[in-house]
Amino acid sequence: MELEKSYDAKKFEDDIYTAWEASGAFAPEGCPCTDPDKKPFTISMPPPNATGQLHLGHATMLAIEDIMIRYHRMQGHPTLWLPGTDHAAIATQSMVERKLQVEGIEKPREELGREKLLEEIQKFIDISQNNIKTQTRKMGSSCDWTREKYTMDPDLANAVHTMFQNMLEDGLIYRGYRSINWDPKMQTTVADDEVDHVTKNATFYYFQYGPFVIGTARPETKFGDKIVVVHPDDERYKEYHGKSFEVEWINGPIQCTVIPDEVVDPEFGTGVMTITPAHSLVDFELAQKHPDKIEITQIIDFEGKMLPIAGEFEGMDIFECRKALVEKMEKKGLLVRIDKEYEHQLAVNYRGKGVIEPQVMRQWFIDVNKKVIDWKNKKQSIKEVLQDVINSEMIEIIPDRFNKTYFHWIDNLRDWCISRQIWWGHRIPMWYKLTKEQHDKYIAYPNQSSYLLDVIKVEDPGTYGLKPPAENTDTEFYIQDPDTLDTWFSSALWTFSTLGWPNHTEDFKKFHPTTVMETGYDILFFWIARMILASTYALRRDGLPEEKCIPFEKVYLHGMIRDKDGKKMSKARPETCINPLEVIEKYGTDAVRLSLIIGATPGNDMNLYEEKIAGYRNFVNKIWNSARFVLMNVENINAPLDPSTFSTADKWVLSKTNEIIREATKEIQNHQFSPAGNKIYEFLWGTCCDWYIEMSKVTKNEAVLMHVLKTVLKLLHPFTPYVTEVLWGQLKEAGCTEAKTMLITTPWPEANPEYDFSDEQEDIEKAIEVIREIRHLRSENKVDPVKKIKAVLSGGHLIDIMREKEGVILQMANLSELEIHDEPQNIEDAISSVLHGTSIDLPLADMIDPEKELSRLTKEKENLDKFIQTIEGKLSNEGFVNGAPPKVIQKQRTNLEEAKEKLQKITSLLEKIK
RNA sequence: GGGGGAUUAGCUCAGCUGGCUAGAGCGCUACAUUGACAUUGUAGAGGUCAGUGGUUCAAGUCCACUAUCUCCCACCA
Repeated sequence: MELEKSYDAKKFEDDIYTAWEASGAFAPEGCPCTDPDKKPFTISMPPPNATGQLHLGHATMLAIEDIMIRYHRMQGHPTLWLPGTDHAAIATQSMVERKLQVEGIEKPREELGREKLLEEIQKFIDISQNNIKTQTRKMGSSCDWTREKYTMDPDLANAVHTMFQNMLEDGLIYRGYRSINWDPKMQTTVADDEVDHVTKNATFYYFQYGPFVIGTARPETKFGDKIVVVHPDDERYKEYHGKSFEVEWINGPIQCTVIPDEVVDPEFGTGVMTITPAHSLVDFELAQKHPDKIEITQIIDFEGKMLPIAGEFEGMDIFECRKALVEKMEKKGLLVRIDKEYEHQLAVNYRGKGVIEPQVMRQWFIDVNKKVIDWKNKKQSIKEVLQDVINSEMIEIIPDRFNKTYFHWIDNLRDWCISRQIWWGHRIPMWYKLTKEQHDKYIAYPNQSSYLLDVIKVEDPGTYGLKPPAENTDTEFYIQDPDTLDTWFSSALWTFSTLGWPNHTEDFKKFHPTTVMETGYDILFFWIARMILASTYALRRDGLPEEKCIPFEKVYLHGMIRDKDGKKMSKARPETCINPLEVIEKYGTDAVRLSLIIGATPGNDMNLYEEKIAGYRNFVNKIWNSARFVLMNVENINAPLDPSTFSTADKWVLSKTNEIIREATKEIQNHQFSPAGNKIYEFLWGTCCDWYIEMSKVTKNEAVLMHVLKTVLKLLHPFTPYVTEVLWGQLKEAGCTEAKTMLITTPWPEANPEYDFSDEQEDIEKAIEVIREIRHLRSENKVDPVKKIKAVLSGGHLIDIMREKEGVILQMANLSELEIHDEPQNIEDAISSVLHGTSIDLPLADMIDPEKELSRLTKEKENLDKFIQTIEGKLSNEGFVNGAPPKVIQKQRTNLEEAKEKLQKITSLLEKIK
């Protein structure tokens, strides 16, 4: 039975995946090599968007997590990797709205209404959700699909409602005001990260305001400005602090008050500002700081029109109003000057480019400062608990520099606004009582959003419930809050809601806290911190001990994948954009996985380009062919390892195999996947293929070949699951008893100390150097590579091993004859070199170019002289001899000895030539 | 403005807690070809480890400053 000459990934991958899944190996209870007494290893898969396309970020996440999962599964831990998808509220709704717009429905919300739009979204999700799941499988992800979850599943919705109710009862959730980004054009709120800042030239106006001159780019918001703010240390205005007096303003005199605050930059403009908290985030925050002094008055309505406070300007849009107002101020003599060269950042909605009008609206919040969590014997706030879990090392972040970022974020953490003015998502389970009049007005608006509650002046604080608290009557109507919860609210519960919470199910008890949370560093704040928040609060409330309340023990953050030039891959430049599915098709999943793992450092970005993937495809093929060689050359596939048959080379490779098992295990354990992969790569390609297999062509030990092959397949399996599983199947077909069970559930290899042969290891390594040196001398002297020549080795302690490996040396250095002498020989007309005390002479009388030999040897002598000088310098340095560890000193001594010996021989060679 | 990260061979990057005549892959040069593999093999060229100073017996590795490039957060009435 013979394998194809090269590995064709496409032929095998889908079948292998199906076989894995069907075998039940993905589930913790379905894996035969599991040891139930070992600590479970759990990863909650960060749920991709249900409407998403697999991109390189997902691919990286899946590759890293699958390595950890497969490794621990093979280690015998009960292993659970729980997959799922996220409803991604804003992204999904806007995606569907855009799609509908393309289909001719210009204002989907207004034209379709809530119910119909949600239906459309659901239809879309139904079709697209399978997409991402199929693609996740393509990456070879060994996750437990029987436990798959979706953030909109009924049981997860139940978790969301339970959480909301608990927090409401504990007074953590409250309804309050907040300055949000409002797009009057699209009638929607815009999240901070969906706001684009466009640099624009604007006109900057200076007005006389009592004794001050104030500057503004937005005069139309200034009608209600009664508060003047100056910097507390600004000498120019110190006399006015706290004063209140009347000034002439746009529509007549108003009463103004001066308050000092550090937010004012004395260098900017005139160092004086008046504030408009209703239409500026900064001003709003200032108002929050001085709630007794500053009132919030809306000037512009939700459609961008002036409200009655503007007097004669009422009903104008902002640009009309600005023009008219400036004219009026000029007439009144209050316009001081105009600066047309003012450059500022204009906030626009990145969808639709509508200019953002900050508005103050009622929203639902989570209080992060209220001390309600019973944590480590005292009541602590969310903020304090978030700090404690990292400070007390209950959760470890890898790499740890992100601790700093995390703390910085918490220090500036404000109450979390959890309501969103969109329809797709978990609807806020609060009900308000409306009068008939209010209700009539409310239902007249097609685009239902919470701002309407303010428009129709609903004062009812709302009551919690999944159903209306009472039946509607002729005069009383109940409506549910039209908004939905922030997607991160449900995602925050992901690690425990997917395990059955609020019920403490068997799975929950067994697999929570999860072991590792692996994700990109870009969502550290959005998600990681919020999971910690939700988990610690909810589970502590359930009465679990603190250490059981964290969502995960470790956070592993990977970097972003960038293109060859280190730029973000963007759809704008498709040539740099790598679609994981396309490259999987082209190079195979294993190659793609390796290219995402090797060369990546935790938390650091990595550049990816197709040549790199092609390189790993070559490696995968090398794996294939090394196995092919073994299968073609082994007759008794189950031959047991028999120490009495071990040659020095066998001992060397067994020793090296132990070494790679130890190193790979250590690196994976330390989450160093790149070095782990690299070392196995080097072991397979270098040690196994370049040397041991080559040596096996002279004399072979079948049992050792099989041992090495099986071990390396196991070590590679977490990295390249497909090709290794295919080959394992070939071993099985060839009758290998160990390969009876699939590789995915085969125990991880362990180093066997009986096969540690450090002396032999060193000997063979030196023999390798000798072969290299002969090859080097040949090629330096332009000896025809095909020509077999004679070599003489003499002197030194390597002689015995040389004799043993004579056949190998003859073959690998392409020699016709090898003479080996215990004592140094005097060979005339030869190209010569010295290695570890052994002289290497190639008698090539007719081919020698004495001048070239001379310059080569002279150069080598110079190098040696310099080297010896450095070491002698070190060794004669008292500080070094006293301070350095003995091992280091010993190494220098040996180096010196060898170098001196070599120098001596080279010198005599040189003299001979002269 | 605040905080990260990066700066090592032509390119992409390793080099963990200081002990290195500084490594890998790709690319380049020369050579080899039906025997596991051209998705290959062999040999080679190529680096004052961004700069300056400091700590140390010893610095690519630690510290300080400088320069350039990047990312995140906060953004100015």
